[in-house]
Amino acid sequence: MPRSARSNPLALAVLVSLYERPMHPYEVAQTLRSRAKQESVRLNYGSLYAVVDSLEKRGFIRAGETVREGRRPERTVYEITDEGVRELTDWLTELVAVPAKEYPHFMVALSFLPALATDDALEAMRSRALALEIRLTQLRAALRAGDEYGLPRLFELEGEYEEKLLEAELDFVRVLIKEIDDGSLDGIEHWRSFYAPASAAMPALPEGADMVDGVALPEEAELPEEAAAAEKAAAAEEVADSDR
Amino acid sequence: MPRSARSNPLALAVLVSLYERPMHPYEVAQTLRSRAKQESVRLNYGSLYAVVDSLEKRGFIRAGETVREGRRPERTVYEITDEGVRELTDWLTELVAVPAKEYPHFMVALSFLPALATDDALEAMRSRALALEIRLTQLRAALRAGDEYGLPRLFELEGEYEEKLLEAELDFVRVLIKEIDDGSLDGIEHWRSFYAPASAAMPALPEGADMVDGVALPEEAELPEEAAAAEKAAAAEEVADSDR
DNA sequence: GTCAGGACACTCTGAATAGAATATCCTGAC
DNA sequence: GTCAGGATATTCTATTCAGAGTGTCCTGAC
Repeated sequence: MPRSARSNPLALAVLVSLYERPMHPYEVAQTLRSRAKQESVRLNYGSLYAVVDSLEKRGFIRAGETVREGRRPERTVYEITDEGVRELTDWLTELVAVPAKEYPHFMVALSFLPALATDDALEAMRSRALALEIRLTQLRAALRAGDEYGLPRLFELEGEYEEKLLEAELDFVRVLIKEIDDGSLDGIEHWRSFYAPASAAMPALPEGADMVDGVALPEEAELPEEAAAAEKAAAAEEVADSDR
Repeated sequence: MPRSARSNPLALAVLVSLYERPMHPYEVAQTLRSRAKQESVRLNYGSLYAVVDSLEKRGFIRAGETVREGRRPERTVYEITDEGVRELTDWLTELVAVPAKEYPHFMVALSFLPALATDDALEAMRSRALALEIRLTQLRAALRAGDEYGLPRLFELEGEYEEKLLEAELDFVRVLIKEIDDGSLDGIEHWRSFYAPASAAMPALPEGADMVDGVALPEEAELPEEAAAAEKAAAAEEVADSDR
């Protein structure tokens, strides 16, 4: 089987749509849009047709009649096969049961935050907090609107999940802002000393610092400690991590 | 400028590394690994060299000497340029300030959850809860290990952020499990009636149901309501969404 | 009557991966 | 002494995918 299996969630969306009834690809897109699924699945036509082809090649869907109305481009109607139904069930079950490793953009940002000047970081964090508040307000409005029109919560689970994630992130950002602002963040003196003046070149690490190897460093060592400790932490993680 | 600008976070990681000191690509990878950055940035060699080439083409980094040691493959050492430093700062600031739209896998799963039989969904959710607990335990152990080796919290922000997200998700999943289990989830009768027997074909929507257009539906309408209400919710969202 | 603009239904293209493959060197086991 | 296996450092290749492009039809404005 091609390594591509189960990479693009759009393929799952297609399977679910065709599970409901046969459709042509463009119609699948319409349906997904009408149910606001483009909020949870990246949807664009370039990928849609590629994904449909791949599903067909793998035998999960089958092309039925191709209809031509007037002289518009032909529409090929697809239907799901029995293997397709099985794939759908398996994939969805796996998606629910097994948390996947993800790489949120903000995690990357946090991970390199000390490369920014403290003040710039603080300002950017404040922008983020504001943006998150706005997004939360919009999302809650949308959820309330859904309720009022009688949409059962069962069909708004994605939205509620996003709400919880946003709330958690907003809390985190607010605490972080406060800790940077009042200087209570552990390690901040470190940060200030390196980046306070301007964003001049960063001082190079002492030669060989990242090769430290179990050697106890003097207390209050400058930077090398970062590398060493991170190494240990990574090692500790690896031990616990052997399953996933 | 190529559309590729700022797509792959690995490029940011490379910039930050070279901001510290000039290195050859493989060394960048080592450094990132030694600091456990592969937890927050997807790192693999195929992408690394592509990203380095692209950064060079765009003038953000410059190839220095190429050293050959023994008869091992040549190593090309790169250094960051002034524009590179600017790009690094801008990109990182944007990453912090502007929350990006993301598509977590679990959100996809939730969004198609009703396509699974209720019992299967419940079982899968329980697996997930367990996996999340394990992951949380590991993560907390790693964070504690970092602390004990003297790594300031400033350098563990990614980890703390992940912890908060995991906690939020676990809460959400636990509540959901309970609500499915005791039948208190709004809309669950709906779900049961469609998928309870087996995973037979889903009944087709009444013809034209997804074209309803402002027409008030009879109270307690069967399925059409889903489509209609979702449409409204989507519309409401769009109004509020006009900026992003 | 025609013309603009949007919906319809795809198709094309080039950049961007991810995973595997390559080739050398080093280390320790037997 | 040699041979397996891991580290070093990079290149290759088949997909995948996002964005933009294409051509047709329909509707309403003037």
